[in-house]
Amino acid sequence: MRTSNLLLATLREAPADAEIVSHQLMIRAGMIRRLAAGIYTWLPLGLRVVRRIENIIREEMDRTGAQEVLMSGVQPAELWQESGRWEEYGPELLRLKDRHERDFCLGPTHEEIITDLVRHEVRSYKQLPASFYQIQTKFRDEIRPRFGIMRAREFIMKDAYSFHLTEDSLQETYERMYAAYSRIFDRLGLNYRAVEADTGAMGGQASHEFHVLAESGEDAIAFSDASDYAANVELAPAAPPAVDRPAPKEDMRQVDTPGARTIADLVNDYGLPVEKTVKTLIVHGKDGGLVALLVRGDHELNAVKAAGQPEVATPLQFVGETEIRAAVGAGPGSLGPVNLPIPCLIDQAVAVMGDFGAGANVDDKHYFGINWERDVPLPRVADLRNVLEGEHSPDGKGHLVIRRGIEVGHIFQLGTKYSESMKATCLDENGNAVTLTMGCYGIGVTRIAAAAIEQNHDERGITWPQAIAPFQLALTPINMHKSQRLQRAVEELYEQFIKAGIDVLLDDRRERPGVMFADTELIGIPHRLVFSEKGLDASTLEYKGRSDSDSRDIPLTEAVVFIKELLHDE
RNA sequence: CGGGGUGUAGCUCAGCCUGGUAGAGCACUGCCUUCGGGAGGCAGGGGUCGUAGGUUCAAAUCCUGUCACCCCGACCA
Repeated sequence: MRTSNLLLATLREAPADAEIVSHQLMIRAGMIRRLAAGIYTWLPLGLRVVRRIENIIREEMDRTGAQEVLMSGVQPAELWQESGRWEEYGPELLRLKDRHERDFCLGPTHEEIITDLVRHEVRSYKQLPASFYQIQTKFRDEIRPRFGIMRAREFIMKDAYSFHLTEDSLQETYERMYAAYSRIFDRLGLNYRAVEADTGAMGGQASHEFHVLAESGEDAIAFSDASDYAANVELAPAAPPAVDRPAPKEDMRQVDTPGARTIADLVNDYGLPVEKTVKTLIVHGKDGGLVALLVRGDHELNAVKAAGQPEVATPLQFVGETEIRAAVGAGPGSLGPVNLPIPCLIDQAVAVMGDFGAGANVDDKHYFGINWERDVPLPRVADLRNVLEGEHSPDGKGHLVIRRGIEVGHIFQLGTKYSESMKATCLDENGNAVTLTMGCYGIGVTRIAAAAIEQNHDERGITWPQAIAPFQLALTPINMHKSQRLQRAVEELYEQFIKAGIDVLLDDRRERPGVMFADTELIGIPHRLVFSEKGLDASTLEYKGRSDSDSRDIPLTEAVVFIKELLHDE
């Protein structure tokens, strides 16, 4: 490819609305342009990266024995009504009508469609197990699209589905997919972790997420420093407290705390140690009433764990101030377990607290020196909080480390959630109809491009891993328009690289060297060769890797072999 | 959806408070010079100031509505 024939839409400045580095660099490098909120056009350079990612995924999926299909982005409502998700899925499902007023949706995922296909086409246990995958555009009407392509409304996903007669068979395929995912992310050159995950709205039993580690990640993941335990913080159980509840030392007393509305106020203005404070959060209950959830002042409520409690409505919904006042008689800054007129659940760590402070359920008043049982009956105890760095790992081995991650893959053992509602059965060896067991396996293709940049960039731009760079090699001739000798040498070598199967970008613009260097570095081409008159005199080229600090001269005649070896090593 | 903010040239922004001929840098076009790290000069093209209404002799500027976008919270690849 020549730059004269490439829409090289690089920008010196990033648009003001691009918040994270991958979004800024994808815009600046001319990979994507925004069309509407969460909807993007892929320019030639960006699409090259997407295609490389897709090809690696395709190769590894094919190796698992999965068969590639292509399902429609537009899906009929009937199938979603059959699975029950037409009602369940909520506003994230973009619904539309055709000219006959028939209901359709833009597919956010394809369980219904693949299950419909399999129930019609797969009749015998002899055809099982079977896996199908596609690489295709999904649409999810996200409440808040964010970070460019990272959380877009329309995005490219690889989704795979497996069908089985038995749990054992599902388990086997699940493990094969797990291994394939690991190979994919290895080949992509990403620093990632597989973690145990919440099954969320998908339903089903086991589930793992694959996270690219990056500070900008929207998820927190916890892993042990001494074992292979790793889980999304949403899921990681907090180890039960190692200590028993201490005997009361203080009397309970009511204290005037005008203006104290936060834990920080109590600590700063009233000298209470933060681990002797309690946060009281009010959420909607399953029975339509309200429920109070108590966690220690320095702890954070875990929404997934909270929503998993039998008393609590799913999804977790916080209650507004007016409703709290109506039920409790005090505002959110003055709530606590003493004289609380609504049901209450407390975290394990709160259950072992003594002489603690909490709101008095009267505005601007708190109780200090509260002790369970003596002053308030002990409510039901549950694990309600997020684990913290340095705590004991739930598997008892080592301590937890917490990192941020970008979720790029998620695999589920679905079980019979869809096959049952959609009556996907198949005859076993004895001629009995058996409901199929399913697994599903997703990878966010376009999100990987953004995640890779989060992990691979410097002050000059993107530093792509070799496997997904839009080009492998940049040829940068200096003042080519001035020298026919230089032109001939450049053209000759360009042809040789193409013959050698190397993906090369020749910068044939009549630009100054600084401009060409800046562009090839911004778009992140891993290797660069500079041609100059001076070099030709010495029969050398100047080589520099994208992350090298210095360049070095290599003999002109060995250039192709030199680059081939470099690419081979990686 | 709730809370906060912003809409002026392709991009980054100034001008708005205190109403009076729409600006800068980058990008783009032409010519000249320059030519190993985002060059310089000259000349140019490009904006119904998001949009609708109101106040006023006069509105980018003040007022009201509306739309879009961004940021913070509950979801997900």
